[in-house]
Amino acid sequence: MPDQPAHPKDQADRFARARESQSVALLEDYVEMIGDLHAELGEARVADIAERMGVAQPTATKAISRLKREDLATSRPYRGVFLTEAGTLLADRVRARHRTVVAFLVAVGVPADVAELDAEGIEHHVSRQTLKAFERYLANVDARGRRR
Amino acid sequence: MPDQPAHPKDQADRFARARESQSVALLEDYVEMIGDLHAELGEARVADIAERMGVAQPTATKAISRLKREDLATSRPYRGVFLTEAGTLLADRVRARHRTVVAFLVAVGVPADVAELDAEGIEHHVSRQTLKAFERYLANVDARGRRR
DNA sequence: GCCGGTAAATAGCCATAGCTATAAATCATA
DNA sequence: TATGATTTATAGCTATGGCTATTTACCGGC
Repeated sequence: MPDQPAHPKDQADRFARARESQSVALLEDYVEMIGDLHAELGEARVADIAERMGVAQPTATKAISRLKREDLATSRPYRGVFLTEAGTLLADRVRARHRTVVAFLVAVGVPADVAELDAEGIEHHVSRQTLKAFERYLANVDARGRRR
Repeated sequence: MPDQPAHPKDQADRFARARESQSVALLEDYVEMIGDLHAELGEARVADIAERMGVAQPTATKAISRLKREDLATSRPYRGVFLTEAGTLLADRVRARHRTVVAFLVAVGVPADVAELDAEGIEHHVSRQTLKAFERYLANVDARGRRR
């Protein structure tokens, strides 16, 4: 048994933290998606958001309400959804993190398609510090040409 | 732009998959916790489970109902919670995966305490294939003595 | 300018995961 | 053995995140 006397309180905090990340995850996904749609299509319509997220249209509408409540997005009915400044910042951050996580997984030997799949879930739980470690790792790998 | 024409359907599937993992995550955490408590204390009482999970006691009771429904656990009121065979297998698998994820994160330069925190969320999204990649990585690191 | 079709919003349902407050069951002990 | 303390279960609330069915609003073409 290497570790874990596991002070119950600490462990409880860990779980609480994981639950917390979880609650932010969907917001992040939607915000990133809206950013992508604007980049690709020039606008983000509710129907497109729903399709890409793989949910029914009212589900997307409801999620967008939450984004608005959190000041991440605005929308003009029948005119699409728009990110606020905060939303744009978040989207950029999330997109960058996603790319880093995928690249990192690939760099340590995960097949690209699997990396893409797993990253979708993993990324939301990657802290700033862990992300930094991934970036450092990638920088090293790049410096040495290839894996080695 | 390296990747992502992102066929909407594929992407939708990715999100669906991430949501799915999410729904299994809590079951995994509870099952592992019950296993730990049996190992440490010889029994798993609802109150202890609740404390360690950082939730109120009725929340734990409700989760345990779900475990029973899924044939992962049984319980005799006021006598504790017990894992079924399936539950025990799951617990072992989850515990092993958790250890691997933490060890891997540490090996790529994540501080131990952060690794422990992040692993709690990450582990549930690590597929069999990604786990294999982590194990391979760890085997390599071990073989070469240290990082290098 | 009306009218049909599409897009979005609304209504109303389900399950999960949390909570507090309360009831019931068990245990320990006087 | 009865009683008080502890432990578990239950009731009933909130919010999230799904869904289908329906209504409402908009837009384009005739």
